[in-house]
Amino acid sequence: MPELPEVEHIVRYLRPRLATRTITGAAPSFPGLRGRTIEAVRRRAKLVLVDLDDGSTLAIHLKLTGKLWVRAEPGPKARLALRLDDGQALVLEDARRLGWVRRLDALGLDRLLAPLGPEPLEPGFDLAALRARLARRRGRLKPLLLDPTFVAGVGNIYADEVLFAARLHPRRTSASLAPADVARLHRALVSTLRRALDARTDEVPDQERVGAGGRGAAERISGLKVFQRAGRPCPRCKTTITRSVVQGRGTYTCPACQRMPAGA
DNA sequence: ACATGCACCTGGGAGC
DNA sequence: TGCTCCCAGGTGCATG
Repeated sequence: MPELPEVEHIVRYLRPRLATRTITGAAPSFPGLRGRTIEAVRRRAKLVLVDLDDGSTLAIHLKLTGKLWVRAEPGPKARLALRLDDGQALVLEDARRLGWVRRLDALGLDRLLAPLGPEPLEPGFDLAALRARLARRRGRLKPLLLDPTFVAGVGNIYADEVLFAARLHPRRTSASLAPADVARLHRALVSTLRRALDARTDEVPDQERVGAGGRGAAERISGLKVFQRAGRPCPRCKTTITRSVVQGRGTYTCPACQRMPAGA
């Protein structure tokens, strides 16, 4: 479960279930955790950060298919289970096994987080901040949005949704943007992620709604306008949404709303 | 500096 | 049913 809104939602689900709990064991064994008390659960970019009472932090990256649960029984798919003092367990499942968990001291955590770009939903990420970052980079918009050092938390789904909301073609370059384009991009980034996060108000994270069928993300995340909707009408103008490949990633656009200006 | 392609892994769906 | 192929929400690195 990966992008900013989903990871944030998982963190909100975990926080009351993990805070003040003491870890009583780990399977498979994980050095140094027994007896540690969990002080805080937070998010940076797509990382879940679990702060422990000795100043160390468990950093968890779910990558493409990682899921985190708190429940009584780890179950057969568990990659890692941390036993808690209330009888529950923090369980990591990860079908593709690309995710990871690291225990880091303060310095190691700093080194992990230092390269990351700004949090798009934090107040500091205003129009001027985006303008300044765009001015320092060349490149096409979609790869920029997907670059965790450019902006934190945006992945393949929301990159496409943001660019659609901003009416910008994913291959537009940063240098080709007029001030009004940058303003629309900023508004789209904030509002798209905000709305996605606010839509997740139910107690149960998306990851629990399995069995929805269909292809991955699009079926489980409601409100998507273009992502994985090739062949269907644009919700704005009814033109057929198309799929292309940008940077090796499936990319969905409305060819009418997101035109490539001549010379861009 | 940027684009491209590949690496890490596995599973599910579509089509034959 | 059982193939085979394509696709998948992320990053990091190596190469042009």
